[in-house]
Amino acid sequence: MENCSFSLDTAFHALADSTRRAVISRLMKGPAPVKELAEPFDMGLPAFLKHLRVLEESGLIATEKSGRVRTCRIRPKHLSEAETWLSEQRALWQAGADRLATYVENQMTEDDDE
Amino acid sequence: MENCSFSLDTAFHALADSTRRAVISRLMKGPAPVKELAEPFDMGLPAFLKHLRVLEESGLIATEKSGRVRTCRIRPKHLSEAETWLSEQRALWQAGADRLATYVENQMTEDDDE
DNA sequence: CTTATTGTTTGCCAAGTGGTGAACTGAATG
DNA sequence: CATTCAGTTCACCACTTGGCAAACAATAAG
Repeated sequence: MENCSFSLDTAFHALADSTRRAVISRLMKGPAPVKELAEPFDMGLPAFLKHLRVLEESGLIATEKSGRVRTCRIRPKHLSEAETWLSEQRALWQAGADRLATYVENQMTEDDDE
Repeated sequence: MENCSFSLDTAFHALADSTRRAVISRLMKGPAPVKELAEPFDMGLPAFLKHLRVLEESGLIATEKSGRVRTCRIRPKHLSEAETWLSEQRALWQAGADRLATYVENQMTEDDDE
């Protein structure tokens, strides 16, 4: 069970940073070593490794070291769990929208203006 | 334009807390005043108001005060923007999955075990 | 007017985050 | 063996977060 350490808290926290989201986007195109991942960013290796650690502990990525290079890859299953929470909430809202159609429509047009 | 202060950073950060996610869930069922929202949680009003402020600054909710009660409501459009980012990433991954079908399938089964 | 209700502000604190530079480990490479 | 290369660890720092208690509005109810 300690392997199943996935939580929405850590997943959303991991996504709440543009550096980490960029790493996710990059890894979507395929695995990569740490140095290649770190190159686009204007920060030292220690700082970047902290971001990688946050991503790994959130379960969104996995890493494996072979020789002197650590290769990182995405874990799409855990990313989709965060997506699932959001879409469930939207479904909940849509259910309520049927009940309160008129009211909610007013809120939405108000949102358009803001 | 200063009203259009939506960013994925603040949105995901707002979602990275179970109290705030519970508030979102509650508001999906309809607007509510602060006191009713705060009741389920074991924390003082000041602490809870900080959570509300995070949610409001993230654009996920809006609040309005009339008389002595502040009413909170959801802003579904901004919630769906976070969902959009996630589903776009998944789409990106699926595009790559076609190219690297065999490799990625190995990673997925490995994910099943972990 | 008096009092209870509903926020709101202020000051404070412990813990966490995001970065730095410097020193170090361990695997290639010449 | 000596050197570079990729990553890691460590100590440190400024800043933010998430909670508290207490004092302070401002409105509603009696």
